[in-house]
Amino acid sequence: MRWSKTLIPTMREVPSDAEIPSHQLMLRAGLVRQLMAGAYTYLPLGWKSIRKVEAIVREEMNRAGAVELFMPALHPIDLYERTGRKAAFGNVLINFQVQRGDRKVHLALGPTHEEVITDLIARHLNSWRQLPLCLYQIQTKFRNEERPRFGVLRTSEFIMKDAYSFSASLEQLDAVYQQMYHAYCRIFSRCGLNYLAVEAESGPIGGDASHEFMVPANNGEDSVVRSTGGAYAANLERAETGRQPPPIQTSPHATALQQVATPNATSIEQVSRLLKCSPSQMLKTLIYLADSKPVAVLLRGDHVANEAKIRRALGAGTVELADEKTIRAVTGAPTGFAGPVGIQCPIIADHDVPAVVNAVTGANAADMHLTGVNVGRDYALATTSDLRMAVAGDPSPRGDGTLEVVHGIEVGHVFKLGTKYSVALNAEFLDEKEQRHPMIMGCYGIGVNRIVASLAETSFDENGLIWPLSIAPYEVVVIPLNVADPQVMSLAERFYAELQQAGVDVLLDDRDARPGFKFKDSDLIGFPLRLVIGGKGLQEGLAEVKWRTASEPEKVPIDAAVAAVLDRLTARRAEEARRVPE
RNA sequence: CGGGGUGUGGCUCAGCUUGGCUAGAGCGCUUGGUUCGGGACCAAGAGGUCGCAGGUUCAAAUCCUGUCACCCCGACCA
Repeated sequence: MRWSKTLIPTMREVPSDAEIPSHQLMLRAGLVRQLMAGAYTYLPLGWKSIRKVEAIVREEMNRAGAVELFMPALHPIDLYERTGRKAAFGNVLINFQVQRGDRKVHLALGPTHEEVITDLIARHLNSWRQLPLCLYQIQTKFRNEERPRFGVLRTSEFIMKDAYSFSASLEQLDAVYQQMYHAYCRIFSRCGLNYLAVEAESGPIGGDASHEFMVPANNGEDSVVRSTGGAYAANLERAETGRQPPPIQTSPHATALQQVATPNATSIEQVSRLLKCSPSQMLKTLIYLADSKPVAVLLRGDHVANEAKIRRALGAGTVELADEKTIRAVTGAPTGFAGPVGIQCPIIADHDVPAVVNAVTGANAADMHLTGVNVGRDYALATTSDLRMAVAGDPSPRGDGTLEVVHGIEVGHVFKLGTKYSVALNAEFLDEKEQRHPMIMGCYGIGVNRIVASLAETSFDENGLIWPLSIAPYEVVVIPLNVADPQVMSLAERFYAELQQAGVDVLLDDRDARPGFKFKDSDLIGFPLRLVIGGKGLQEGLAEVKWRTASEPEKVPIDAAVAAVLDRLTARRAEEARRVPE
């Protein structure tokens, strides 16, 4: 492509609407333009990158045995009513009615395609002999984001690769899941992303049933923990801590139990300020309803409850914070003054609770707290559990060092769905014994444009973007320093043609602009390799080859220039390929 | 949906508090010339109903009311 024949609107100044690096750089480099909040146009350069990512995704999905198809973005609303997801999605589901003759048709723009594909499979597949099957598509999804943000990272319309597997057994599901997991690792590696596969909430099937692929980035919306040894990574909701149950015994330093007045001080923060103690010296007492029965959950004052852990520890189906009435019934006080001493319901406690000596807690009386509260003497615990969100510094559950918390951008998610949709939409098969079963499903998503955005978010320097060869908008830019010089230009044209013939994705900067201007643009966009022709070099019979990240160009003889470029590309491609797991 | 902020040529912004004359600057764009290895210089130009609507006033970018859009923080995110 010739620069003069395409559209690459670069900007020197930073648009005032863009705050995070990927947004600023993608705008400045001419990759995207905003149409409205949450909807972006991919300009020719941005689209080229997207297409390259798509090609990698297709190769790897096909390699893993998935088959591509293409489903509509327009869905009939009743599919979502049948699975209960019209209500579950709520406002996120973009839906509307259109007039067709004398009737109205209620449609939705697909936020994902579980319903559509399950309905399809329900109609066309019914024998165990046809399973397992894994289908995928690359398609635009629509979700009405309450608050679109972070440029192209969180939009109401986005490109997603979504795959769905249908299996006759859990073993079959496990096998497909592993194949997809592995394909994802290859995809993200090939795209040059630094990523983390983290354990995520497992949902209906339980166990090791869900992983998110996260790109660590300061502006990532999700928090994930990872162990310093690298053996453990999980999202924050899921993350276990490697803490051991402490001994439960009254400290020899226990002081007298005292009741103190704390009028209107109901929060940890208010009480700690009033009594001049740190939150970690306090015990937080949360009253939950576990399957409708009240339970007091004790945490150290500075910790945050993890409801999934609480639910699991109690073996409960549902867990929710109790209402005011329940709280009065078990504590005898309004919300904000609950404590373990004398409370009228069962108590469970986090591992860190017994270690708080002379704790400050609610007194189970209005406007009153207790100080000098100690386990064993003032309240009893049989055991402790892991009930809170992990924090930095917790021991790794794998025993390899401690946990750290990092932000991440979710670029992929693999998930064992189970039979939720196959049951709701009658996707059943007949086994060898003529028994009818719902198919066991898995779903596997990749945010295609998030791959490009997270690369931009994490790979740049003060001059602009830095791409891997694999998904750079162009691999090579050829820059003639002076387009008015026939000798320079004819050489540039020759290189351009020869590189194209060699299969290189090359852009010829044929603009009549000053060299510095072209160099700045080239660095901003971040073409991996630059070939410069003209000036003093040309008089000496030399051209210049420079990697985007190199500080100085290499001079090569004119006649060897194309070969030099090809050699470097070959070497770099091999280097990138080496980072991809087999 | 709660809180905060911003809307002035394509981009970045000044002007608004304290109403007043023809609405400015830099960058970009057009034309001509000089230049030509890291976002050149000179000259001449084009381009703005100051987000929109209403109101106050002799007079509104500026004050008031409403409205729309965008950005940020939070809530939400199969």
